[in-house]
Amino acid sequence: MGEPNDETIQTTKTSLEVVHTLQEIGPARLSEIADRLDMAESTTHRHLQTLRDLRYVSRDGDRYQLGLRFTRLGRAARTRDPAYEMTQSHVQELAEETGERAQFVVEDHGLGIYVHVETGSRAVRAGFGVGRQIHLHSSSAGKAILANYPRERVDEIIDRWGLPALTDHTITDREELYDELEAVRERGVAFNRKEHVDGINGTAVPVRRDGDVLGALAVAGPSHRLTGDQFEQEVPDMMLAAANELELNVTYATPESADDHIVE
Amino acid sequence: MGEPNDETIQTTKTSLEVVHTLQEIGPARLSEIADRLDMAESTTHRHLQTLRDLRYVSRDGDRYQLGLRFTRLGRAARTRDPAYEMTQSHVQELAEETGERAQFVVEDHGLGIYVHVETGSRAVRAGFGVGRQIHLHSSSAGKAILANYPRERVDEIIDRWGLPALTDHTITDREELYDELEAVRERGVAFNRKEHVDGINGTAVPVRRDGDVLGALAVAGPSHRLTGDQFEQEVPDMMLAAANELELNVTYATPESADDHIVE
DNA sequence: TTATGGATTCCGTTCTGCGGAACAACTGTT
DNA sequence: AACAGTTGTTCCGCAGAACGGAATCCATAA
Repeated sequence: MGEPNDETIQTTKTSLEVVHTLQEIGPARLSEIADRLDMAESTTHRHLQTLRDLRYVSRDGDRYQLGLRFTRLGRAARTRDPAYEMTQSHVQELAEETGERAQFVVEDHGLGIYVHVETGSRAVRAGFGVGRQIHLHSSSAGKAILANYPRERVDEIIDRWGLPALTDHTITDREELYDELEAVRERGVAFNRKEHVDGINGTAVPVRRDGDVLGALAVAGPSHRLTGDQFEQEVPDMMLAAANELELNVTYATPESADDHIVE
Repeated sequence: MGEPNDETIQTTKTSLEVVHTLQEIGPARLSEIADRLDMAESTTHRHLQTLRDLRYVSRDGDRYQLGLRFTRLGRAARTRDPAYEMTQSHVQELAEETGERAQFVVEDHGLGIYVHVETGSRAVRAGFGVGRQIHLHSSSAGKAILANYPRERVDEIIDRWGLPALTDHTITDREELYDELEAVRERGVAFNRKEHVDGINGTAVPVRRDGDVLGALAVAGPSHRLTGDQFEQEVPDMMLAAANELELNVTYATPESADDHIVE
């Protein structure tokens, strides 16, 4: 199945399709999964057995569900770079200082992923938790990151993910985005004015290590609170200070890896 | 490869072997991974391409590493049951009240997995983070869970994972463990006296929903602090109160699932 | 009991994932 | 500059493995 030169394994993809199905619909029965993926039940069964054998799927009565082993892998991914962990305290501080939601976002495969999320006292509870994947063009963090990438890489990402309009304010034009990124580069700070979610503004600054961008610190909150001078000066200043300190930590860090391998 | 009636898929296992390798040794080059798994480079390459295509692996220069997409799956697993999320605040409270490390542990495939971990003010920093997998026989949480399982299930778990001695105090005898579990059942509280890690004690209580065990709340700390009456009365009482409240929440919960599906 | 819906096992065929070898892209060396 | 040397990528023929369909098993219900 597939083009002549498909250097990729179908079976693995299928297995992960099964995992994705479980992720999307939660605990499900075999036939439900088979239906959804349009696969023979015998095949689905085999995939589920395999995943179960590996502890990536478990059963709850007659339902299959995600295995908790993924938690371990998720943490491993989130700590794959020791620098990520150093950002946590800064995110926490930003959340406290601003009272809003603060995040640390990293780019992977052209998407932004929330590696740390902390909510300040006034922050709205929302489902934007750790692991969430977002488009880069519509978020402050994403723009802070893209602004530090060479044009060609930005193009690759746009080609892959497009510029979908998430709200009426989302930038959907390539040229317009280039201009915006240019502005971010000059300012050193990226803004998001209801471009990602209606009624939510955001500010972000890049975090650099050696030459290149490690990720971005971001603060987000209701547009009626994050506005005016506070939005354009005070919060950005806090964030620049945080990013600065962070960059020092990260660049001259003692990479003391406190790994733990017990039962795998 | 494999027994005559092996109802499981080799290719998928191999792909996940690659993932595990990355998890263990961090960013690595192709040849390193191929060597370690004793696979042809072409094969390894194909697996890595596939995983990369799925965003479960990414490259950092000439190294391969875990993709951040696992973070999302990890979170999905950790929140697969809405009840897990309700435990978080209780874990937090226990950590604050006791000053020690508090956890919520769930059994999956015969192992205990830390679903929530919070550290109190006095708690020792250690690498026992979320996602950590532990043997059930040597931890307070594990014993609290096993005590509520039928004998045959306990046997299955022992058969699969054995009773390895993690310290000099670990229970390694099957009969002795049965007795201990009996005591836990009567008391309603499980103790761990340096059985898992030298110098660390723990207390745990089961959390039930309807008939069966959802998981266990546990508190752990240095054995010189967690001792005497405080260890055997005060902390257990706090935990029983917490578990009780929790069980009410969990049993009569409003399962308002605030899921988010954006870019997958 | 039979019927029904689902999960599991069996089996023959096909196709796909496999390793080896050839090729390409770098790096540093003489 | 030509060169080994090293690592990553692509090609290719074949063995073996994953596939779907059918048969079987296992509940629960009628």
